[in-house]
Amino acid sequence: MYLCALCVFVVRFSSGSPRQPPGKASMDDKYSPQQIEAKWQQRWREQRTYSLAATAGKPKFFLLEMFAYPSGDLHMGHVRCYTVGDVQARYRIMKGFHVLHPPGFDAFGLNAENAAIQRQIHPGDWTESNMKRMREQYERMGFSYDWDQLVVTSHADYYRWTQWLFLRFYKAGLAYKKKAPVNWCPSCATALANEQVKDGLCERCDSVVTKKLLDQWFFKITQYADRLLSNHEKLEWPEEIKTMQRHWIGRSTGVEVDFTVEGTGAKIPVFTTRVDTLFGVTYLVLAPEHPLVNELVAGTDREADVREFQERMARQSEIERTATDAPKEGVPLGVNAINPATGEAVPLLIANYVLVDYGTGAVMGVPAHDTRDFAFAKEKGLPIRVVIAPPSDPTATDSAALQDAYVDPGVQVNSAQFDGIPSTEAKERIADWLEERGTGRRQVNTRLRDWLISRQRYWGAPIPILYCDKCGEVPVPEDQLPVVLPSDVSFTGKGESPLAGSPTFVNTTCPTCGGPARRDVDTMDTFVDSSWYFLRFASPQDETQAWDAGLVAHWLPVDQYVGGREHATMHLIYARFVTEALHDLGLLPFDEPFTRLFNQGTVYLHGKKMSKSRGNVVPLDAMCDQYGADTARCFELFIAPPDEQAEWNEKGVEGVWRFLRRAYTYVVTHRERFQADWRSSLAASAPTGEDDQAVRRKTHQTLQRVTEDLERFHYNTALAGLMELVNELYVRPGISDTVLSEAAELLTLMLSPFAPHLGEELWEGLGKDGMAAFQSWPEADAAVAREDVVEVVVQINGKVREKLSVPAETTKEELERLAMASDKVQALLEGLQVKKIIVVPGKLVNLVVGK
RNA sequence: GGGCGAGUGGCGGAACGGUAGACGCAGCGGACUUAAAAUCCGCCGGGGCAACCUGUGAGGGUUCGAAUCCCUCCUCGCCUACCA
Repeated sequence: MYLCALCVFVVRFSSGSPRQPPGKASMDDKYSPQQIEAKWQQRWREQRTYSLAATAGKPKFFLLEMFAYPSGDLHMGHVRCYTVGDVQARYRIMKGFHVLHPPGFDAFGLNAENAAIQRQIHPGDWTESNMKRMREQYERMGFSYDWDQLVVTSHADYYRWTQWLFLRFYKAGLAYKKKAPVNWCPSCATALANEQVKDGLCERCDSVVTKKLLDQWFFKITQYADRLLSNHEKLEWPEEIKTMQRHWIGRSTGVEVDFTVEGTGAKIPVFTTRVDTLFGVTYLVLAPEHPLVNELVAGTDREADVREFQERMARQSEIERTATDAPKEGVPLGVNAINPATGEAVPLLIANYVLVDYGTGAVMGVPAHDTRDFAFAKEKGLPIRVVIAPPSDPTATDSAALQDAYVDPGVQVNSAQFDGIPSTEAKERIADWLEERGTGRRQVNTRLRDWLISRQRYWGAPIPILYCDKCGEVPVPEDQLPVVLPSDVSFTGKGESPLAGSPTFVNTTCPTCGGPARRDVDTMDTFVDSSWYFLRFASPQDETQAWDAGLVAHWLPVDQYVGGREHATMHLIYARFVTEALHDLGLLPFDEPFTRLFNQGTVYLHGKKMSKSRGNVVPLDAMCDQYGADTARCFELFIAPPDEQAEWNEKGVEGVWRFLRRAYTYVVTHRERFQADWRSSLAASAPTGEDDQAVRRKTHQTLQRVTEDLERFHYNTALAGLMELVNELYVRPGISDTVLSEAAELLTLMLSPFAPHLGEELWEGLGKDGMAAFQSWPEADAAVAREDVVEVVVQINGKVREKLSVPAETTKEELERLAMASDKVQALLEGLQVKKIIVVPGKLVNLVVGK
């Protein structure tokens, strides 16, 4: 399908006879983007046009797009983010800012390692060649990057500072180690990332993936939960993203209640947000991995059953076990727990639905007032006790009558001294009572867990920790960084962490005692690399420090960040946490990295997300070959608002292509009429001809509209406006040279951020000096843009019945008079009474009528 | 199961509570051409000869006025997974 369009176009393109107008060898009347774009790209490269220094001496503007994973060949779905960002960067330059718009690569990660395993090449080589390829493609698209500002996370001069950051967190107590389960493929004998587990099976060998407990490093992000929430206030971000983060952090307030084990008196703290239901607890459930479980069943006749259940759970993947539709399973421990409120003994069980790492890993079972507990109790034949009656029947206590759990607020029943109290109030009273007696305390819990950063992989930043028999866990001294990735590693996809197979890496000396030591063989999650890369752009080549404090203070925070919504709860939370923590460590003067955020939408083709693995892509090179980068850029921006998903329709490309060609042809064929001094001519005498006035009005209206649209990222309507202006120029052949000159110059400047090659070509064609890209963004003349005659509609009860053509400044009173004076209106009002008249000057008159 | 978005002509979309369908694609008509392509100009939601009627996923509501705001439901997309 796509290839057909290609063939048609190639045929069409080559069939035209290339003609050169005599004496004008520098500029062809025929729009040939390939030629124009190659010319300007070469010039930009040679002259280092977009170097950071080019706009120095002006107020700063840091525009950053979420950096790319170096996957190789790009398609149009990849570059939407960069196109959106580039237009904004170019607009900001023209608005008079010193713009930092740097390229970067998030170059560590699993794909490189997989490629290494499949093709037996080094992940670094694979990554480097992809980055080279992508740089060529970014240049082909005409992106205004300063490549001297490039940051690559896999280079030792970058990851050295990732390791430094780890050490700072370690020393501050923000990095700690504990045992945690990883996905483990017993056949490959390797740890797997969640995305390598498909339906509970290893994606490579289809073995059943199990859990294995390993020593892992964590960052204490939970310590920043409240800050992550409260700082939202100062971020100019889409509310949608803030909301998603709020839910992800999942702050909930409740009470931790101390249950005890019958007989031994051992404490089992239980977190609940519904302490008002405490009197209705009929059983208690622990996570299968709860530390108390083994102890409780050791030597009892329940031990075998419980062990069997635990092992079965361990074999299940997290997805499987926590799928909502998975059957609720559980086994009794044969031990009771004492409810501190009632003194009553209730059975203890373990069940699949209780998570060891949320709350306390123990949940009280209140079947009468929790849907999930209700289902579980029915299934297991556990008792149900009503403790909250609906307000409509405040003494109802019959549990047999319950069809389902009653989860709404109501009135306490069966709750001793709290009977008769509204449940919302009882929540507080019971919490107070527990706190007084020392058997419970108010508590805040978050859904957010600490960030597990250890990865059992090769292609990442090694964790700068070593283990000495004498000194134990020792951080690598900062002056010994980087801990460099070894090259003597084979990529088999089997065995523990790949680094463990490199003796030269593993074996080292302890910096404290000089004795033998072993390095940590894990690398850091790539999200650590991307949680501080924006800071590196302030001083990307600094070899002495992670960043230059003065330059970071100057450039950051990022003024405008551009990227996809899919990062709402991962990257955008991690980067905020790291920035907040660095601020608290005294290393940054600000505590939020991204002041403004814009989320571009995903590109779809044939109803599916454009992606290489699905095979539905429009390759960037093919687009540039056929239509040129300017058409590719403009079409990508024209098909939909940039923040919404966009369906790529190959036919529509033609329309954008025609528009750019019409703009080119118009300016080029009229360039002899161009007057460089049109401004003074206009100042001397304002044109009076109808075409002149119409074109001037349209030009300034377009400028107003395009400016506004650029400010709010409405690029699709900005381009529609430019199309209208070009259309207007074609149907107004009678304009004067002065008006034509103004229109041609302003059109060229307005086109420039969207179609930068065309912009420069026309700018040069008009005989102007310098680059279009560095001209000041023009100011619209509101007086010229104003319409002097407007159409005002007359509505009767909201229905349009008449249209009036009136001067724009016509007053309310006059509009009302004109509306009533219309014969048509009068006829329609026959026998009716006007009860109310609403007048919106310049827009409408609405007559509210009745009998 | 939860969260976040989105539903407008044949299609992509436009419309910061005020003439629904800008702009573009496709389609139709015309000019140019021996002819076709390209180009340029015009028409283009549905019904009706017309006046007019009707129309923004469905149903209610608020308002002088709703695609837009509120409630209920349906469909699709993305993110997430039993959070006590």
